[in-house]
Amino acid sequence: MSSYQTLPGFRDFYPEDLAVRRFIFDRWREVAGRYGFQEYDGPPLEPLELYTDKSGPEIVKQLYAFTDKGNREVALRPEMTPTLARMVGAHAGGMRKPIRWFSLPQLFRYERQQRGRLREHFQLNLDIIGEAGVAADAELLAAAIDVLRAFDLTDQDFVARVSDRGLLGALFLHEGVPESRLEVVFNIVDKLERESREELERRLREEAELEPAVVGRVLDVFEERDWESIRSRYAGTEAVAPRIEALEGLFSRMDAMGMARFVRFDLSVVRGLAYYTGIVWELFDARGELRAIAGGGRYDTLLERLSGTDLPALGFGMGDVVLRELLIDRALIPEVEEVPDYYLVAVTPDQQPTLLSVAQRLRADGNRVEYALRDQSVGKQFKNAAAVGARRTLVLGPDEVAAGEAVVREMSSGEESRLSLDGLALA
RNA sequence: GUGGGCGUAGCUCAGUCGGUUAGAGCGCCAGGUUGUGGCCCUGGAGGUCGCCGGUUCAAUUCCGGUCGCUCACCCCA
Repeated sequence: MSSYQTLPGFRDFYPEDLAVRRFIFDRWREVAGRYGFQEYDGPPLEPLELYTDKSGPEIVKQLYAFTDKGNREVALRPEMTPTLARMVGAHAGGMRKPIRWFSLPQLFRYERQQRGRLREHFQLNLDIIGEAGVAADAELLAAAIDVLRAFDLTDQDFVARVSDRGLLGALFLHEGVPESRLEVVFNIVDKLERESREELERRLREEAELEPAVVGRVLDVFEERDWESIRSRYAGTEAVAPRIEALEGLFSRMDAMGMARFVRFDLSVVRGLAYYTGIVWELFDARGELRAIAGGGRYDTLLERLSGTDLPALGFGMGDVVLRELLIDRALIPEVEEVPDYYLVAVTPDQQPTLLSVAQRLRADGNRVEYALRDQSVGKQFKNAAAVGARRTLVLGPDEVAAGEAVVREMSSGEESRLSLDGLALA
């Protein structure tokens, strides 16, 4: 056992692991491309202020941060959105809107690892910038759903829980929450599933400093929170109606795209990050065994705050760790075929020059070719060929070479035939 | 940062009520097989029993600490 191990929460990718990673990346890129997104990237190391300044206090606590040799406070990027905001902000004037960009950054976070959550992961990020209408929200959510469908996951496997901070905010204001307390109240009701009603009431009273009557009304909002109830209760309320209309627009678009069955309205989805402003959603596995597979939403004010460029924006992130667990759990990761097309066998060392020449010609033609790197018995070479899963062996012995031929053996059937070495490049 | 569980071969795990050279299966290497693979047989390599300390004549075993893994909390990409 080596005395060197990976740092806690970091992963080695052995070939079979990297094959899975590539499988995931390939599909991510494929779906992003189908939706017209262009790939970009930024530096993995950023100035600390990029995260401490504006992202909300939650994210700054667990950064991989240090001082570099130039005495700069830096951090390994924990998320991509600030980098994206900077990049777009710097060139926004010259870019046609809406901007559709995606990225596959490796992100870092200094915290104790647990299931589905390491100190490092790769995350698909899709963002649309410069479009305020709900059509963009529908497009983004559809892309996220199609990403999972590209892995052969179905509505039996996952569901999108959709909410709207705008709606929730309007409801809270309607029920008497002061505007200055909204953010605090969001953070408290985000725990709706995990904390007792008594605890929530206490926090709403003490941390959000709400009147007792308002506390009750805030929690009552969640009593009947299915879409029909919310709509019938508040559609006539002036301050709330526009948000209801927006969500209605999202749902009807999802329906028109044939994705209604993946979408569930759920008012309790708030998202922890402070910068979300509108429709927010999370993708969960249908069995509820894993943490969220993906999450995203609107952050219409972030670009203005980070880059000074006032553009509406929305995006989502999907990590590779939870997705990988889900795919393994559902047996949806295919065996990757990285086997040689040819394994070349030299009967005696005399055939080595011919073998090398043949190998190079086959390789030049795009074939995957291997052969033993030391002199071995024919039996041994065949063992190797079988062990690496070669489709065919090509046997070069004194007789064959003298005749300018080779014996080709199909490893699955054992069928053999002779082949002219001259014609090899055509094989 | 807090709490629970677990650390024996590359992997999955036995085992040791404290006692001499710590085992199995799989995998790996070699041979049986110097012109043909998968099966089979034989042999081999590979372990400071996570690390440090304590108790003891003796610790892989008991105790403490520590590190790591893991699950949950906190928090959330």
